[in-house]
Amino acid sequence: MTGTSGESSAPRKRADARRNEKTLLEAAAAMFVSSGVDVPVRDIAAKAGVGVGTIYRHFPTRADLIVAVYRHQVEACAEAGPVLLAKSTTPHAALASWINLFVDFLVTKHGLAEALRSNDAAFQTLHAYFLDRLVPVCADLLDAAATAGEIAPDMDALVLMHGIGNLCIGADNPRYDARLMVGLVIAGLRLR
Amino acid sequence: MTGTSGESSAPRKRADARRNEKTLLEAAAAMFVSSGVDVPVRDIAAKAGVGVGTIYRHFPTRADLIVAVYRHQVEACAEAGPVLLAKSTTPHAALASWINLFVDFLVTKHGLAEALRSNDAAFQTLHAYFLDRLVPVCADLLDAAATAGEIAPDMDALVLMHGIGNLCIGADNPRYDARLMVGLVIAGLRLR
DNA sequence: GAATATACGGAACACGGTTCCGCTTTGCAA
DNA sequence: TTGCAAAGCGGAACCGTGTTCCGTATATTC
Repeated sequence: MTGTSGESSAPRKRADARRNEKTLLEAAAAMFVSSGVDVPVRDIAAKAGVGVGTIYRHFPTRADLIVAVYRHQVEACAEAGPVLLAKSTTPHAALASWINLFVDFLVTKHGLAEALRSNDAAFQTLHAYFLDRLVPVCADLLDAAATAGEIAPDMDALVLMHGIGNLCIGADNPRYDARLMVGLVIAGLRLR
Repeated sequence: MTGTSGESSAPRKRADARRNEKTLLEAAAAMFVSSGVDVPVRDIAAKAGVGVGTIYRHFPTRADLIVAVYRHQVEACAEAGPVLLAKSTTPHAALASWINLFVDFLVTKHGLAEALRSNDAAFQTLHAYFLDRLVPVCADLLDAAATAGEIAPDMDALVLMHGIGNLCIGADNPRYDARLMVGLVIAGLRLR
């Protein structure tokens, strides 16, 4: 979308720039795991051995960096939608599996769900990317389940994804259980 | 709990201090409505016509101020639990009504749900107060519904409240619908 | 009316994101 | 190979926010 790592028509970046971008992605990924996605930018820069300015040149906002780090996993999740639909016994089962896939992804990334929800302008990109990529997939699953008469026909995919994301906030608190709550939502979706 | 406005055994504060506390609460309430609970402390101080130091003397953390402003409404919500249980046709209906009461409270306070969820140490007080006051009420409602065989007997009130709170985050986004999601949870709770 | 405890105001500090600009490195061309 | 413009880099500086601190002002007491 933003073409941060575009290799099609861009005038090709300088070698050191490409090297830095890679180093930065690796450092960010490592820091996200060890300290959550809200780790200070300065720390990522230090870990990568570059100045903060370099981060901002490659990734105009913190959200762009997060998107770049998790792009592969989001893609994988999006692509799993149709596959699950084909393989599952019922559309509702496929929907449930897919949502669980998404939840698994979210809860293992400390702070990602929070960041996703932040109304901070800087996270707009993050929000938009997740929604653009995943809402259509979810909508297809919902459609299939509705057509099969398993759920009500008027559930909005955006609302559902938004809510699921919300439920994953604070998932690292041992007294909370995001998966249980998501399970209730999935159950609540089903017509009785 | 903290006794911010305790009038029992404290040596009685100076008149100007009492006046300022009141002014501050009014200013904060007004600012929370117009700009959300995350309005800058300086703005509240300006609105009240006092220095920021004065805020911090009366309310050691931002969370204490929020608690003080909303204490009445939280109390009312807590007290509504037993009443609803007595008046409703079934415990599950009472639970549903009570949860909706809580959701109504939350979604009309811009940013309160977010603040509630912040893992920021300063909001610990806020989190603790809401949980201490409301989780027991919720637990009683869950118990009653479980006893009546309407829901599974192992639902944890803390998890449920936490999840409901999460679902209310971002409720002012017109494309989202917190009440709908909460409705799914309530439906999912019910045994079929 | 003076003494003293209490409270006040707001400058100063901590911290995190973001911007800016002088300096360095790269890549191309002569 | 060397020169030089463009691309990229580092990190100091800036901004907005929460929070602390302390010299000054005010209430209360005697």
